[in-house]
Amino acid sequence: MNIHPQSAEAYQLFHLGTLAMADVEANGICVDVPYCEEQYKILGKRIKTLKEDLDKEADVKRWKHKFGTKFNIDSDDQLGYMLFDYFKCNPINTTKSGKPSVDNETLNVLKDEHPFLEILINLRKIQKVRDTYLSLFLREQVDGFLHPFFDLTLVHTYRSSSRSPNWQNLPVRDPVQGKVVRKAIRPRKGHRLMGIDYSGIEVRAASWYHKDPTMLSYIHDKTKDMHRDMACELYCLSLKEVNSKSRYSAKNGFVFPEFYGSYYKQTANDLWKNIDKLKLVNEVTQESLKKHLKKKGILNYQAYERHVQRVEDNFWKKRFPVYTQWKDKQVDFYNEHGYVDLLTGFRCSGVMRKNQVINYPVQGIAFHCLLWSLIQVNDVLKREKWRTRIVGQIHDEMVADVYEPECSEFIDLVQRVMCYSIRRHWNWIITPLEVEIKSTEVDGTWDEKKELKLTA
DNA sequence: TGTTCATGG
DNA sequence: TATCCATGAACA
Repeated sequence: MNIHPQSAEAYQLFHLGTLAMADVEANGICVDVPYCEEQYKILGKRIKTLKEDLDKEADVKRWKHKFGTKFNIDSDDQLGYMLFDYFKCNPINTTKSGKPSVDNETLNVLKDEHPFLEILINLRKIQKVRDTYLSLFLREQVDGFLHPFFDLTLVHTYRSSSRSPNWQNLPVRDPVQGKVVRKAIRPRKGHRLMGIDYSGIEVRAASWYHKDPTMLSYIHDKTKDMHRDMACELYCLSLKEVNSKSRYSAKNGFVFPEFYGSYYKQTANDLWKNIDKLKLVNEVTQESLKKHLKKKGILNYQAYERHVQRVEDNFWKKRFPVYTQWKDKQVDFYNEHGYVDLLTGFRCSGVMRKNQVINYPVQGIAFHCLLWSLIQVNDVLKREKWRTRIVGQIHDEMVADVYEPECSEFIDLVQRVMCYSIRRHWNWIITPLEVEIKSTEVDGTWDEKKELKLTA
């Protein structure tokens, strides 16, 4: 990728950023090597057992018979042939090239008919942990330290990337996988590992471009909640009837996909797939949300899709019209000039799709907030000879290895820099910024980090 | 080497 | 003209 800073200040951000990331890389993260070796062996045994269990399944016996010596349980090609040509299952998803997919979602749907898929799902998860994460830790560690690279010059949006090992995609959504992998990661002796992340930074970053008044009021007014409001509309609920699960579905099944450029046919489909997991719980009832929607006259998927279409129309035309205008203006500008600029002074040019034109500048500056803060914090730690060090970064989160006696002063420092100094440096940041801090115990492991409640 | 899958923001 | 950005493993 070619870097196009359009100002000295943009150049300076990446120059100083590169130096700061070099410090972070040199610092390194403690990894528990004996633990990784032990887990590697344990998972190896479990993989062996699961493969033996698979051999006992009738479907797998037929698969083996079909492919003979070429049989390979890890071949998605063979699995696809068995499921869709041999067993005549209905495809659920298609791959980029149009073939029926054998991804996790497909396996989950087909596992009722073909129980061996349940074992295969399990096997894939364990193999992922062993062959991607533990094996990479063991390969890359030097004297019990990992030194992931953080590159600033590879990503088209002017974000960073990380490799060897990638420190930006350790499992966390699946608690079992997350636990096994993150137990390997520790602070230095007498330290805590801490993650300090910007809350909702991309939504805020977008608002600095489009300045939609409704969005700005969502960000400023803590009693307001966009995701909750969308859950109300999407599931025909009152404010009080929204719970954490329906809010989560609205956020990740509608709001974010819509921001990234998805549209109602896709979002309605995803929401509908998820709806059976949701319930309406209050004093009088504990019925499924699907039944609740039926009472409101939404009887089937077709009706739900029309409902989501109306919600989407309202979302972009009535709720956030200024945001919509900005998106159109942004695309017009690109079509005329062939580039778009970031608020931080970088330029994206070349062939871009509409969704990229809209998203690149937002994603870039969201990361630049973290990068600028990291540079400042790192400078203070070095200048004042702290024992606390920054050891990593995950797009909107700084990871630090914090010496216990420096803990409270460190928290003051990062809050001051991340929420306040940065707003004096970049006056186009027109909303408040907030951080969330999660920490391990002293000498604890990365899997057990918990939110630190701040008294400020 | 390209494709598909899985992991994260 | 329809979900943005990555890395890494395994297969063919």
